Amino acid sequence: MSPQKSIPQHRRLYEVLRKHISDGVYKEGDLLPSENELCQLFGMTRPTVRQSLSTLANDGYIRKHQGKGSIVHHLPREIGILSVSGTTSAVGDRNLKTKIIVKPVLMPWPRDFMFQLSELEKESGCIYMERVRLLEDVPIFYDISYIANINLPRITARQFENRSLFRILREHYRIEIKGGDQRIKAIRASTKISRFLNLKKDQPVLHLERKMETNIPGFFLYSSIFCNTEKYSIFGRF
Amino acid sequence: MSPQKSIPQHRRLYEVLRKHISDGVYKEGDLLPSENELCQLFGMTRPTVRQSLSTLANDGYIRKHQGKGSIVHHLPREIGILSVSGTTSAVGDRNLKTKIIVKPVLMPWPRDFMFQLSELEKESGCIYMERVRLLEDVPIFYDISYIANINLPRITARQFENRSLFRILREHYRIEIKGGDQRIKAIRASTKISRFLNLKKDQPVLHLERKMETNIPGFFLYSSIFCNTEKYSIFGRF
DNA sequence: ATATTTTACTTGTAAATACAAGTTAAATGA
DNA sequence: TCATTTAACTTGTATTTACAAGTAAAATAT
Repeated sequence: MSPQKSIPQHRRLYEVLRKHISDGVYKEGDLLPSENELCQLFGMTRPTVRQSLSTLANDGYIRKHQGKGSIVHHLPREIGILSVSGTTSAVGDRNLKTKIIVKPVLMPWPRDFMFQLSELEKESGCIYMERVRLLEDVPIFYDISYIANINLPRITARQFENRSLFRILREHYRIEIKGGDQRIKAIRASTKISRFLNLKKDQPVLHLERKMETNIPGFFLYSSIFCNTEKYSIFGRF
Repeated sequence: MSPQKSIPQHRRLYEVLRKHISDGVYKEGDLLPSENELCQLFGMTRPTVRQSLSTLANDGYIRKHQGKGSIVHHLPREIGILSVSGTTSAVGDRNLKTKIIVKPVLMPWPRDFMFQLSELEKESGCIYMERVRLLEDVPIFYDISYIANINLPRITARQFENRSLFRILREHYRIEIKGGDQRIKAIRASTKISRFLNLKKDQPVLHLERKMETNIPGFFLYSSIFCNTEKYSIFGRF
């Protein structure tokens, strides 16, 4: 078995263009090279190039216009797999910190869990952790994660301080997030939540419940996220 | 010019499958016919069929699995272009009502509008309307819409009571929503909002600010939506 | 009986080709 | 000069062909 799975061509081009947009090589409003130009530049055929562009359009990086070309769309800043938009324009990566509240521990699932669990998940128990994410030293997210304890040796021992949970899962376990469902509510901050998010009690807080699907069938990630949306909003595309 | 624009084949198949899933012909967890079977059934080639399935997967109706097939994903109920999930399973279309608070009127844009406007939009003014949407006679959404007044003759005179705003735009003006951006916040209900949503003042309310893109370049729809998420959640896919 | 291999499916990737339809700017006409 | 037409782009749709890779069940060997 090859150590590095071969990457499809359309994926390769996707990553290149994605990076160029992120890095500002192509700025908002810019026209990307035409499909035929990309074919020449990268030695691919048009269907392959079109697949890359289609994925980019889907992910919101570009908008395609028949007869015109592919135009770079504005790019939101992302925290984890959430995007935020705030009043201050400088939401750079530098200003983002993660604080571990509860280190990953193995425990049984909570009774009345927010999503329905399979029998296999129930039996296995879950890895539980709590984190707070700060933007410019202001706590924005209080994130409670639940991961089914299926084939994840030594995960509780790993360091989560500076790495993204998803990067660890990808790099060490080859687990990729493919999509998911979420429920969004506005609630009052409980005493616990208000403490972590540095808010007064009963202030309105955004509550997200997420079930994330992975490339492994039957293996899901769950999180319950509380957001302080006083200064920043959750940003999304549809 | 033809009165009915010709519909691409991949779109036709998309609509058929989408309807079958919505109608329960294919239920959650079911395997869709294989790509080759669909080719035969609908007289298309595989790339065409694949484009339909790809769009369905993107919209969250199915999940594709290499070697297995396309599996029907569970389907949230939709209100307008938002999805809700509640404690009661029966969120049928019958239980959904729309109440007009302010009939469409032409007026200038509010100062400090939530999104940045182009010069053309500013000059044209906007069509303003307010609606409340009720689910099982409980007010769930208080929706304030802004539409740039560009080439929309007689729109203020039309009936919005029982029709979707988007259906009117599609059928009478050939305007389709292609996507958009949104910001989500949790706020306290103001007096006005609490009245329309039948809540106590200062209760937490979900606030969505949306900018919707259409098939017409430079023409956007805006809405500011306040949601009572006590009983129902906003449901989304990513 | 059990474990392994094979086989027949499924979707994924990729090429080469053709024409349709929308956009823009240059060429042409009055 | 100005309006119109044309031409040269762009992306959209669709066919055909070929093989790779993942899945599951049937066939085979132990």
